Amino acid sequence: MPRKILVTSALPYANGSIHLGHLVEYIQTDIWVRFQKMQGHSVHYVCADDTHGTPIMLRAEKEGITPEQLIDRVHAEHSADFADFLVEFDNYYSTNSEENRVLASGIYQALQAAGKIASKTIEQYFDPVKNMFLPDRFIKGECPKCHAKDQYGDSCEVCGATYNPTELINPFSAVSGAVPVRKETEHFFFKLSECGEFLQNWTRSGSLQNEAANKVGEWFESGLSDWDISRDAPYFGFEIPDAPGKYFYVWLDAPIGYMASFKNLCGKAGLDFDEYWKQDSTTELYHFIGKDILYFHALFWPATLEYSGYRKPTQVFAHGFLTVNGEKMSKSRGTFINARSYLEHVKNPEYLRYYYAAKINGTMEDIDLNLEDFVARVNSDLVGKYVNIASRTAGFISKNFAGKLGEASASDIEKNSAAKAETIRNSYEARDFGRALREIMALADVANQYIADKKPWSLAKEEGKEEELHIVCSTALRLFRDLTLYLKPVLPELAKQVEAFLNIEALIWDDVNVNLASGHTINAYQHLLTRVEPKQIEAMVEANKESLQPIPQAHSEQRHAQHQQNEAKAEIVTEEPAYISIDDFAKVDLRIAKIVNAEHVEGAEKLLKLTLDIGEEKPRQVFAGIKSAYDPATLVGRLTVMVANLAPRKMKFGLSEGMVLAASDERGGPFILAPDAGAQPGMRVK
RNA sequence: GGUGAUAUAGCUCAGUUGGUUAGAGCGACGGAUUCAUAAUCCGUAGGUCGGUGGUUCAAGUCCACUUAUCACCA
Repeated sequence: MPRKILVTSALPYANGSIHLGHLVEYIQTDIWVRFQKMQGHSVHYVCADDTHGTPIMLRAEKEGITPEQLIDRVHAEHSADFADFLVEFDNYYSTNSEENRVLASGIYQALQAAGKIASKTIEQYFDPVKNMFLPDRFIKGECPKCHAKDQYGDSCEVCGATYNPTELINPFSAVSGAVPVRKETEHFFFKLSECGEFLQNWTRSGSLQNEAANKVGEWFESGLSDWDISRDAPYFGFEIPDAPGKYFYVWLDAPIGYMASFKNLCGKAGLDFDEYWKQDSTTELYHFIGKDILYFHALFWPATLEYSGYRKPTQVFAHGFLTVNGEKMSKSRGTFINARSYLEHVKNPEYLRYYYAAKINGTMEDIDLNLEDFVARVNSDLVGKYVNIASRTAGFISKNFAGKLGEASASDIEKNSAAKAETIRNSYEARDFGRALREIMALADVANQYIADKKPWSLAKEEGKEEELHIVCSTALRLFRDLTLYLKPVLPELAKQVEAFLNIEALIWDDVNVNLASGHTINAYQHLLTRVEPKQIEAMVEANKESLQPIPQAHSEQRHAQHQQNEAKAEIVTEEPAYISIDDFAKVDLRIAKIVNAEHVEGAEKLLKLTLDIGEEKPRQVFAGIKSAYDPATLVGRLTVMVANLAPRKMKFGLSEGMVLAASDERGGPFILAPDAGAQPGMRVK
């Protein structure tokens, strides 16, 4: 029975061009969707531009156009890029749509009715010149740690420190340059903290890859806080119902954009929206995402759906990042390559699709685009092995047999090829495209070996060998047909050309069971693929090199997400003077502690669990990162110094009720402190 | 600082629950072949499976420590 499947890729932000990193996801999803369609399932693949938020608003302003004009232009660019990479959406829509506004408002109201919306007054930096609240990324200043100038409000690009915007020295607005002021404002929160039980169950129900579930587990450990879902005007987005001047935070309506895009498709294609989104839907829903936005899709999104009365995703598939030549994409090295630039230089999108597919394995591991390997692999696999099979045998069929195929081979070679269909199918289904392609290329090797073994060029010269020649070449082409079928999700355009060459209907998966008939007429072979020249790659890299001052990269969505999530509980940090007073020091309660027990912590790489006696009724449990320097057995019985009034901290392995002091720097360490003889457990250090 | 991921031949990667001399493709080298836009076939070389220690009759595979890279958190 055909499955009913709805698939999404993450929505690209309408603020920039599609680059090779983005394409990993769209190509991965597209391959999977095409594969499922070839199986005969009913599959809908939807996506949209993510169009809201402060960056879009400001960018449009800078360009002197309206946000609507900006997102229209970007929508056209994105659509063209995807189409040219053969990413075939059933609908590519926009989050700035009426469907999305209605759905987002409805979901918000449902959450409100379910008691999941709270309002709190928070304090944020405010630009008094622009009259707007400033997201972290739009506040700049001096890094509190290394004092680098001109750093963003959430982290320092020079020393890597992360902090709150309130910690910046001499902060200024990146929008107007004005000194921001603190200002109170009311925000709405989605009470994620109340969704823990539901989410724990959901994330463990097989909806996530194991590694993703582990990651999410870490987030549970640190506790879920409520999610700030509102922003103040001016903001490009949807105004919240019954809350003038308050807008939905872009990440609230972005995933709802999946629904909106599908709703829009339903209108065009006569599909039943509710069948796919109602609470007890039996259809399948899959989201392909990058690991950077796992937080949204594994926590916020299912919770939002659950408490607003919709179905949850069947599975969320997270993939890793793209590196180029083993490193992060870099504008100065020319490896930050736009989709359009690739098309201009390399031209054929299927090379990239093939190379990505060869690397994609269904896990969250990063994948590397090694440009030299790219050239070698594409040329040898696709041109040298696969296409060559047709190229070296089709001529005989045309010349000697008027394009008509002969009888099937008496050997098992065709059967063996078809027998691999199930293995390959399973690999595709599991998104382990690399495995699928290894299997397929092994079959291409078999075909080439077969041809070398039968030597059709010799048969062609011998009297009375016509029939054998006919069988050999026909067999090779039947194998070629199978390979084309197996490769079709990855190479749809090439497959189309092959279908024309072989004079057959569009291939579907079940065709593996039906061989090309004896007597079937094929068309004359025309060259299908040219080799990639290393020069093309060099030119592309050269064209993408940016000698200008590198534009600071937007911080990862992950950090952004985490950070905004923390905003609600961010305490106001007071200015810290260079010296502390004796009173400040007195706040630290240092005590002589006797290590009564020390042991390894299962699962911890650097921690030891210490039991410390400081003269209290119950000894303290403290986790210390000193495993690398100390064997627990040698610690037991020793005296050391601990901070006794450090706020207890819940760690993955249990509660840590203080900390032991230890010295270290690049010369070595850690070295724990030890008092002179005579000190007793519990003595105060001052 | 914490957590996690990764580390296997020059390159890109497989190695299922620990089990015989560690595999593939590409590249290199040597042959063969000439149907194929120099593609193909056969063969050879190349690895202390990041390092150290341990468990085991047996470890790339399990454990501890350690190094490097990346990510997330603090």
